[in-house]
Amino acid sequence: MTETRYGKGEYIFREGDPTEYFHIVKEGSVKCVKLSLDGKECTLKVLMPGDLFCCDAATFDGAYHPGTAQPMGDVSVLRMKKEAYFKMLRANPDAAMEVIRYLGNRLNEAQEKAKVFALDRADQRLASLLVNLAERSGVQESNGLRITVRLTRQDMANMVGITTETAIRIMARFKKDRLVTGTAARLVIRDLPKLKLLAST
Amino acid sequence: MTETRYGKGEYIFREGDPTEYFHIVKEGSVKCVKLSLDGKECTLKVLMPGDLFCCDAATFDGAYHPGTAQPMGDVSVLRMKKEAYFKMLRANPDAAMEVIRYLGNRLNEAQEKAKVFALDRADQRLASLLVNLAERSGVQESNGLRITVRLTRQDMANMVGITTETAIRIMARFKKDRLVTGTAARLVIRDLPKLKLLAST
DNA sequence: CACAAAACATGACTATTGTCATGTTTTATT
DNA sequence: AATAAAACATGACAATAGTCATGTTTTGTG
Repeated sequence: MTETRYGKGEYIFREGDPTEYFHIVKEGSVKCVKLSLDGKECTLKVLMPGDLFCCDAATFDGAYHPGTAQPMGDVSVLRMKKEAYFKMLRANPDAAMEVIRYLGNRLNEAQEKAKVFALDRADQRLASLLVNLAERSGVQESNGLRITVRLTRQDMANMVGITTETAIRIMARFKKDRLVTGTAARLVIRDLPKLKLLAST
Repeated sequence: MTETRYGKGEYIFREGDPTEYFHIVKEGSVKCVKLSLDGKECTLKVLMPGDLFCCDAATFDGAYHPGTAQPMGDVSVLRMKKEAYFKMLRANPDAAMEVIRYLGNRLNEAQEKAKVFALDRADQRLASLLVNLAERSGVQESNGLRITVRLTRQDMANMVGITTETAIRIMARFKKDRLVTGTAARLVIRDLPKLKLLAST
């Protein structure tokens, strides 16, 4: 298990690269993205410390990465040769069962997301995203939950399949309604219950 | 491993049921659906013989089913108590690795679908669906590939997150353009290459 | 600090898809 | 074969989100 550091603008791996290593996030956040033919970006998931890179599940089944893993700021990643990792899993039923549980969980998550994409409006999708982020990476502050991951309106748009402009407009409305404050560097959720309500209406 | 048969109108399990069993499809097709609060349906996946029910991955991680499993026509399903299955996986590294591979594959599939939902128009999503179905369940016939699963326009709509009316309109256009023919009981893909092109444009 | 680049913002207009209403055709069941 | 139910179809209109253009503010960097 070796540790590698990556900075802004670098890639951990890119769509189409062979799946040589198994990865785990140690520090920082990593985003998994796919690109469409005309260059539009779709962010599948933001990985945080402890997450396996199975958002890019190709490591488990597939010779090539189906998406790109991109650091968000400075990150530190642990990695291990795929073969060694598989050998370890074979020898260690507890670890294998843990991976099965983890993958099951991630699959459920992906399908819940598919449901949101299929049925919800742009504002609801954005609200769902904010709720998720708040629960995964929010720290309590005087005026609400601050999101520790730096996310621009553009990033949010890519995560829920809308355009940057709509993300901006909806965030402006959320701000007016006192549900959130701030922008990328300092985004604060002020009314989590109302956002939850909106997400599930 | 016991075999159970289900017919139209029955449920194999429903959203919220405890996850007692691990399931595999033996014969027929099963659809995994989630419902929104206002009753709209979202079909996550159509399972075919050999598929594990990990579209409903709760069996692997979670005490309750996050979706409903519904037979499409007559089906036969194999099942095993969850505990026994987990015990078997622990004792059998090959089986465990196989499940890991399968889950990884399904996760990739789910994320590819998320990308399609995020970036593509209704007609492209429908085209993607038809391509997938053709490749998974199509049988060659004189005039094209026949889809062996019975799918109404409504079913298709639920699978790609559009309304029944738009599904009907788009299918009418596809028919006019000689990409497909027929309806639910006898749906034939006449021009797979063109559908593929449309799906990825 | 100055300056460039990125992020945020807003308006006008368009495209896409949903909604609702109504009617026809197909399929299944007695 | 008759009949009910489901599926398919279509029009008119509304709502939602995308596109493009342009301008302001914030952030990062030499």
